[in-house]
Amino acid sequence: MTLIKTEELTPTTPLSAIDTLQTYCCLDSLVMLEVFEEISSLFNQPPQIYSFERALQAPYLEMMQRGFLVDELARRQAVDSLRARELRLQATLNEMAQAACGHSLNPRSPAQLKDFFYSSLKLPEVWLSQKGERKLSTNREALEKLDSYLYARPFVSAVLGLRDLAKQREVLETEIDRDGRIRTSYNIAGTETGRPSSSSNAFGTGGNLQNVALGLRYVFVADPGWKLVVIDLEQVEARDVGWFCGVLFNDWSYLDACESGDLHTSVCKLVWPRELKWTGVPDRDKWLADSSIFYRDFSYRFMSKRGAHLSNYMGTAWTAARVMKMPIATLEEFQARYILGRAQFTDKKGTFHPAIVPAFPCIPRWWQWIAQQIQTPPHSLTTPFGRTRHFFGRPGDDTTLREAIAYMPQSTTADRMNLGLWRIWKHMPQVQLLGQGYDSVTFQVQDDSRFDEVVAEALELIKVPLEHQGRRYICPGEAKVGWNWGSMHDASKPLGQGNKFNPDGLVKWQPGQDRRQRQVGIKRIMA
DNA sequence: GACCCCCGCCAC
DNA sequence: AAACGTGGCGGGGGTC
Repeated sequence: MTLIKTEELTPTTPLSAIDTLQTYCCLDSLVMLEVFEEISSLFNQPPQIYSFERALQAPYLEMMQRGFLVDELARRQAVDSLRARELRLQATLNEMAQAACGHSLNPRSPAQLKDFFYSSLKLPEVWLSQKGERKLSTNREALEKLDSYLYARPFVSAVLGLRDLAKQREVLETEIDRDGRIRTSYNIAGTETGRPSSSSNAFGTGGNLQNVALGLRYVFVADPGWKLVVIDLEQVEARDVGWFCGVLFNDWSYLDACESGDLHTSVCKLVWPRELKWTGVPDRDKWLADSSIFYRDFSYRFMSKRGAHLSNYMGTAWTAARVMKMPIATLEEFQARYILGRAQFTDKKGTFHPAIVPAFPCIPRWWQWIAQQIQTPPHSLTTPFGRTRHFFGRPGDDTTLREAIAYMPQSTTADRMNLGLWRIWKHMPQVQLLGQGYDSVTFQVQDDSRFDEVVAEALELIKVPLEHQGRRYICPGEAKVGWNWGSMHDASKPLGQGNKFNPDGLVKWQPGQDRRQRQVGIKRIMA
């Protein structure tokens, strides 16, 4: 963002490369200084949120410098296995494609795929609307539609499989530094909401550590003598929505539901008070919600979990139905019971449908409040942490409203987690921070007799109490511990054989309960 | 060959 | 009519 071009300043002799870079650096810095001084003059002191972001530079720089140790052998084995599977599957696909259209097929080229499926195989085109535009697509959703044509099925399955394998391999092939550590670059002030973002670093190594697939995380490990801790905030965005409804309308029903044991079971009870035989025994009711079928093989609890999240953010029944692969009518029924309600009516067949009273009408009411905020000056929202965002989109547009609705809980979560992260950095020098995952933080602690004590202290530090008219709200954290970053039990997509169980992986922390020893020798990791 | 956009896909 | 938000990355395929 230089206002003056270097050429204009160039003296009679041209600048050397390094001088050019330094000149650019100076100019850019000075422009920023000018902007800073201008903005500073508007305030007596900088907004608190600005000072907070500056304070975050220390812990984030520390994480960026430290890096996260990678189990090089595990990584290479996974890459080799993936590559071998890719080669075999690609050979099969090529053979089939040769027979069908006379040439091989690149599963990562949408152009080739369109030509293949819609011209060579002459299948009906699948148009999907994405971001307001209808597009001829070859993404997973489109290919799954083509899967109903028998002769397309082997191609669909090979293409999806190859894309999946390639994606996993790419992540594992991300360049790490010579000391065997991956260093991501965090951008503290890079997003609209206050979330940090992560990307490859200034030296071109590392990558986004915040979107590593769960099944690949086991390659990231604790240093020798250390053990990993991941603390995440339990259902934080749902709780925040409940908090907003309480503060704005004195309606605490949703926060109460979040705080009364298992959120999704509580929601089930309120949405279907009579349909299931509730016992009042928490474990029994959770089991009931989980094992009773609402639609096909989807339980009532699953509906509460997936459907509720989408619905909270003003997702339509249409979208929820598409994502969850269910009929629209099923989601309409859910949303009516959950938040929207419905007047009585008689359908075409003459069947009478009684009125539905929604369980949480405060949520659409909260949307209304948001709409009003962004439609009237100053067209902004401010979170409980004092982060203000102006909405420059057309105030009446649904997209603007949806951004605004998502902003409140997302931003609140970001600041809550960052405050916890900062406190851990400030007050616990015995902790080494390794990563931030929006609603979670990962760090390592010496693997000795004081381990549990340290975890307990960190769990306390991430608690940020909010208060309103006598109501106190804290989002609790949950800790998982282990020596590698994968999950111990659910390694989900196992990479070939031998990875179905991950003994060094993360398990729920219970003080004094984890009697495991580290299985993978650290010599192997460092080799 | 550098650059850019599109596409598909991973996370929360 | 359009249809939940916030991000980053790599490959394909085009342009300059």
